[in-house]
Amino acid sequence: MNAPQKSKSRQDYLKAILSLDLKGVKASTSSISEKLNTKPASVTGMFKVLSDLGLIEYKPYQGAVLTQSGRAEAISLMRKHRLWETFMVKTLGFGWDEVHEVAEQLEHVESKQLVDRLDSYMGYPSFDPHGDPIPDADGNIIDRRKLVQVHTIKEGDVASIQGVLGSSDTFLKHLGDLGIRLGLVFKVKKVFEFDGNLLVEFNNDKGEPRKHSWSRKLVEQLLAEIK
Amino acid sequence: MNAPQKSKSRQDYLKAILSLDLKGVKASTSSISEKLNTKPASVTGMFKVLSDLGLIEYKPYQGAVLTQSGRAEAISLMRKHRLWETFMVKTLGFGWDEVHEVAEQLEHVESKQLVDRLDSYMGYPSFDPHGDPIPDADGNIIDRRKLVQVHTIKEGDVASIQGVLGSSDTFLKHLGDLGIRLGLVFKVKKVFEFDGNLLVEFNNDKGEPRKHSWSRKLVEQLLAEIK
DNA sequence: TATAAAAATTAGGCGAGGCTAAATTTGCTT
DNA sequence: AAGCAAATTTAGCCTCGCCTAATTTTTATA
Repeated sequence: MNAPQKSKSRQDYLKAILSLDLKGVKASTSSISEKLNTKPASVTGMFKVLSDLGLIEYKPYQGAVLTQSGRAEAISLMRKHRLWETFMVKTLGFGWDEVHEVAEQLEHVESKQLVDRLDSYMGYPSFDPHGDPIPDADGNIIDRRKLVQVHTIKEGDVASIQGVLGSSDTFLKHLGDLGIRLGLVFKVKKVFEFDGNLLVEFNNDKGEPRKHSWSRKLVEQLLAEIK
Repeated sequence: MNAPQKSKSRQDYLKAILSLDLKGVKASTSSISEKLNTKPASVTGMFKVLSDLGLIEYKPYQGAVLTQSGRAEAISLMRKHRLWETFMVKTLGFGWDEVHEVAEQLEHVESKQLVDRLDSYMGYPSFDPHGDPIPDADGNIIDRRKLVQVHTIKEGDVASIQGVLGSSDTFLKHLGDLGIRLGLVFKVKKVFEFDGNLLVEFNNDKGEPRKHSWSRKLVEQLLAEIK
């Protein structure tokens, strides 16, 4: 029938293109090759295939842009990825630094029914364990939050952690070590001009207020909503 | 690293070999090719690969037998398959005729942790929705039931359905239509010599006893435990 | 605006895992 | 025991996605 369709490889390309697209960037051969750990020549080859399948617009030397159907498929993959991550963390008790790789595999399982039921079983969560919005079954991404990178927050402001930009295990593990988790409410006590570090205050597990220093490099990767 | 290892294809072969092995049959080229919808020539090729990887014993014209490590991997796949099926039916509410294909995909997800947690989340079920035993995390298959095919049951005996031999969707759907499900307790009222049909009695959903006729073809595929 | 550097594409191959057709081995039947 | 049919293997080819090397196009800089 319509056999020559989804393949793990093709799907990985679509996802990579979407992730740039969401940043408003057109996907270049090299940027995709970097994301997927392949060589640029391979990307050119796959761009042609995806273009022939009507999943992307591609003109040589011009990068790739998702078509309607390419975008729909990529969003469906993103939905599956985020739902599986949520399932592993919320239902099965994994840490948020342990789930990315496995979700990467699970998202390739073909069964709309399965993810839809998983979604329903978990009560239709809006955000995944990293604070990223979960597209609904129709592919709509709803996110009314106004998030800012934490290094842009002014002294005296109170905010809550709502997401992270990095997704490496080491980064996530580091956050765990510092007691930083989704929803954490904190106050910026001082911004140091010298190195961009932030002095922040938040309650520890026992509810006692404690001061901490967050590095510039760290806060650039943290997203928060100002109260 | 240990790169040239698991691949969906190789795993499918191991599983197919195990399923014959469990019936005490040595896997022949043609029997495997039939199970996997490939050609015998392809099976010969893969047998060589699996043999080189130490997953099977293979001598030309002699069929394949799993080695220790091949068997361990196949059992791990079977465990994953059955746990995922159980999860879909018990936790997500799918019908037992809807889960095979998807489990076929899920079983290839590499994460021992994931299936072990799933197992624990469901309370370590012993049998899957088709009545097949679920291997434990160490690969032990424990099944103390003494199951018989229903057509061997004598008139007057009471038994309970504990498993099915077929796994096609149409077969399972048919069982659903007849009100046959795992655990169903029934009594054999009469065995007709002429065509091998069975007249059986069991309670319907309202607890009222009802008589039904089961065809020979049907009861050959049903496994039960005599009370 | 000429030119060098960077980015992308083309050309030619490779390995995995299929397939077909032809050759070989096994095993049944007489 | 011979011979034939069925099963299996071998040989050679194909597609998918990847790779390297060589070439072409774009871009940035002098």
